[in-house]
Amino acid sequence: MTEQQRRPTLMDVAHAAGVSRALVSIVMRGAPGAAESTRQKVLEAARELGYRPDSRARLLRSSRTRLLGLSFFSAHAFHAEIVDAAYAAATSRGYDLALSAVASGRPETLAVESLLDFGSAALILISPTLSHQDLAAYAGQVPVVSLLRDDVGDPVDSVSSDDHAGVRMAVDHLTGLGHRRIVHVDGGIAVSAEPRRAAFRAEMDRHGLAARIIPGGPTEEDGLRAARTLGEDLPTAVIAFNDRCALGVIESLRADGLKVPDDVSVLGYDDSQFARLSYLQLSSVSQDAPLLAAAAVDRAVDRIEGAQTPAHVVRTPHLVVRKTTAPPRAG
Amino acid sequence: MTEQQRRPTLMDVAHAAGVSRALVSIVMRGAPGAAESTRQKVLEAARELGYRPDSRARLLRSSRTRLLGLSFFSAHAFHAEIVDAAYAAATSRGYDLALSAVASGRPETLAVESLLDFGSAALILISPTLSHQDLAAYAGQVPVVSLLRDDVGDPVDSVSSDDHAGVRMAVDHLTGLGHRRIVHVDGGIAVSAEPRRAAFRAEMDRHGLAARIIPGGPTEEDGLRAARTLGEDLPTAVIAFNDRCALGVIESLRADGLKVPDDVSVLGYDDSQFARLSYLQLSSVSQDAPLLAAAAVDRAVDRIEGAQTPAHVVRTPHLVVRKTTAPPRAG
DNA sequence: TTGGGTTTCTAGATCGTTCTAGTGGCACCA
DNA sequence: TGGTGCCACTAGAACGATCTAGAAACCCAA
Repeated sequence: MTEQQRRPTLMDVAHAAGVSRALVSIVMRGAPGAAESTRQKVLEAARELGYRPDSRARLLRSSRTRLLGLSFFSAHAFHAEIVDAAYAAATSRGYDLALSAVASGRPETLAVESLLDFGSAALILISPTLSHQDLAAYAGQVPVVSLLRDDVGDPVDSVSSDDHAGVRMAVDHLTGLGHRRIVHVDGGIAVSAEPRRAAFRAEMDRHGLAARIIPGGPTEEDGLRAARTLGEDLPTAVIAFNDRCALGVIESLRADGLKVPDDVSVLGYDDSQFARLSYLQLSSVSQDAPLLAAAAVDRAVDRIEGAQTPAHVVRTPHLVVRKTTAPPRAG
Repeated sequence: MTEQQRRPTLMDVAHAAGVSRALVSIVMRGAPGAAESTRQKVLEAARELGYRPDSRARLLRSSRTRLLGLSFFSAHAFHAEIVDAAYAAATSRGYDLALSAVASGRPETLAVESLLDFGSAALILISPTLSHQDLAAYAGQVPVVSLLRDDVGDPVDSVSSDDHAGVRMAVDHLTGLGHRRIVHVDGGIAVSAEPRRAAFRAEMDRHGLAARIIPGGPTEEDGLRAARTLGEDLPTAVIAFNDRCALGVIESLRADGLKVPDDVSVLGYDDSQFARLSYLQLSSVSQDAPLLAAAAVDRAVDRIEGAQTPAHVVRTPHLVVRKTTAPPRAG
């Protein structure tokens, strides 16, 4: 089969229905100005021919594109959850989503350029690693919304979660349970690792406790490696940079014959899908990624549709206590 | 800031460089037919104005789009690895990639339509769940390549892995170690669950062993639930539908105080990123997803550039033995 | 019947490119 | 001198839609 037939155009539909191109255009985009009877006739003809409007031509003419560009990291499973939520939010506001992944041989600039090439009316970047300068340059062309990173300079919007509040909740939760020797396995150079590190220091200080921080990273291996360096001086609780890192920590402890949470409590960050897995039941700070995604989409659409000044939305995270945190072993 | 300045066009560059639009076009796409001196002059002017070709207009005019549409499941972490590889393959053949995810409220048809709207010259669908009829309909419009599913009807290409061979390797590996009581936790209604189930039955038969199959699924929870039903009659080895399912099985066994691989060997499928995690070290059947992705891209490009008849590429998987399979406990 | 208002429909310009069919200039050679 | 071929360049028509301005059809009151 596979007849490489030329795909039908407005012209063809118009001809088949015996009306002008303009009228078909009116009908196809549901604009007012067509009699109900002809509207039906046109739709019928379109369906018959298998007509599908050419979005390139459509976009070219009417520069309002109703298209949001979203960049994400293919290696970051957590980002997939956000993509999911963003789709829902975008369609509910009548926009389509163009996706572009930051992958191994594909730097973020390339991903963003590609989104621009598709004619995105605005960009939503998840945890962007770009410089303020780069971000500003893009913001000069279209509205840019940074998701999960707030340190992005003036001209770009941001929708993020209050890292300090999140870490405070984590520390309060653990100290509330009676922990005093708490370690933070940090995120290394990952986005938002620095604010969480600082918040941990401040919060431990506030409680009059020593803030011990171990270099980590965003992956299981990072958590694993970090936990191995704990050595003799075992804490009673660990706050990991994120859930994957927490999992690495847990596995390392397990390998040493330690029980979580009996011997050591472990707290994650992100409340990602797998934190909820029944065998893990990881306590975690939830940033409510789906809500953040929706907020980012809203912000982007608002900017497209007129809002002038960039805004910086910060949401307060909340704690989800599951089975990996408990009071420290008595004694 | 955010000056919503009109973005410069060919016209502007032409005017600035004192040449015609057509010549600028020639220079911008690196076509022959421009003197080196003017070429430099034009490039200079373009750079100065911050000119960026409008891909919509460009695509509209030259219907060769150099764009591949790729659909994937946002919930399937494994698909992200394929996306990654597909990017590399696509760029190496000079094509760009349009991504579209199948997400919670977003059925596969919607994802595919959206790719078509972007003007994809061909579609690559990862583990498509569409009917033969739907697939054929799309294949009538553009070349369609199914990745990781081969039962897709005549008019669409497929690039997949030989499931029977994979399962044979798995069974041979385990029987070779001395296992005789082997269970398959299947994939339920997931794509390619059926062929693997059938292959397991056939291969166990060939070895003169009883093929015990337990209903499972593609997620950790499925594996967990399935493993719980093993009850008293414990096998010495389990072949899981995929790696995530295998992880669920392992965790369930662990929870019962059993050791992997000492008490029970567990084999995964996919050799996904996390199978390689140092604390897991999951033995797994590798489909070489990156290679498959590259093959799919190649196939799609070949079809776009002239190949007429659809092909069905089948690659042979290979076994990656790590630490979750071992000889059965003596006795 | 006329006239004004509304609704329905159409012709033609337009978006920013690429492509086709030239034009003009220069060098070479008979 | 003039023909031929080549190179650099250009004018203008596409591509397939939307948009603007205005024509045609219709309705109803005067």
